[in-house]
Amino acid sequence: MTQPTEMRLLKIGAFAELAGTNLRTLRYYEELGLLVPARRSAGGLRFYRETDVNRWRMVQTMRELGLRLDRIAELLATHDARLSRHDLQARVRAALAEQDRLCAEKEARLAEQRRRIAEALAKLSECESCRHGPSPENNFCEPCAVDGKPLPPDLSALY
Amino acid sequence: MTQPTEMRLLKIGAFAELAGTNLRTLRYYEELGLLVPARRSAGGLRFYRETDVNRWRMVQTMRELGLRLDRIAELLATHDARLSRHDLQARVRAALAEQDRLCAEKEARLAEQRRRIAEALAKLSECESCRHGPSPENNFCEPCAVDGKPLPPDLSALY
DNA sequence: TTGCTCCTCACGTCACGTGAGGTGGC
DNA sequence: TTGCTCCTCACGTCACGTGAGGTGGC
Repeated sequence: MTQPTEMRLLKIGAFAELAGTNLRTLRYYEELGLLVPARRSAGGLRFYRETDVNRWRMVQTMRELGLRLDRIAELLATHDARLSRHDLQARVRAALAEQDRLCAEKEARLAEQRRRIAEALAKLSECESCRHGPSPENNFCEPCAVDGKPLPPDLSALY
Repeated sequence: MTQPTEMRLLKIGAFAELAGTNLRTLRYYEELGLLVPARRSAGGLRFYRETDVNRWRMVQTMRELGLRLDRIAELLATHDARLSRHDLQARVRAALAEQDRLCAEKEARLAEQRRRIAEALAKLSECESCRHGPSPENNFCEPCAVDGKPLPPDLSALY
């Protein structure tokens, strides 16, 4: 009985494959304290637990939410041995709540963006039977010569 | 009558304020052909149309979807004078459709992520009345000593 | 010993950030 | 003329990408 718990440890290559990333990024994240290997061998080899892939995925999710790595490191800094169990769980709860808030915000922005795209596509269909067309001479149909109104913004962006 | 259409032109500073960005980024986007000023003065000053802010916003939306600037430049390359009106409109339609597809994909991932966060928060509430707690000795509650199951991934990431 | 994987520099790239030093006046 | 804004380099930064040259063997 060398260790009280059995856990399979992966070298960096196997862990990178499991996580869908590469060695450089894992080494960089270790440097930032974002994702530290469970242990190192005497020769310097990094060893990761299989469950560390959960932390990897959370970092990626937070990056997709637009956070910088140093900010992510702050939010995920729940691994401080000086924390009481109560304080640790409060931090975990705060990190999860903040992430949910960011997800909800982004969901709202995406829904609004899809609404704008639909609006642009609808106007584009009208344009197809129009005798005008975007060109430098008519300020690229801005405003539209038919109804005199500004184009839907996402159509204006492409005309 | 100097110009057939009247349009208010903004110097880079005013346009940056309107767009909510800065001079450096606008100059960089011009360099990439992403957002080119409507004209330049003899002294080299850049002038933008107010409606160019629509293009700026579209670029930002696509960046938030995770696209690189060179890929965005490809998708927004609808401004080629050699294109027929029919081909131009087909390209615009394709660009809008692709963007909608990316939005829908991201929406689905966000919904899934919120589901995982809710799952983690639910388990966390159970943890609060548990006599165990995450520590190196129990592999950070992996697996959970109460039900013997792996932790919800987003809780595992923080324990 | 031979492969394969791992290690640590260290320079390159993308998308800007930030001055330095000088010019324009739609 | 004086301010204020604009201009073009050009070096710095963040989050990695990509070798170079050498070592480990959970």
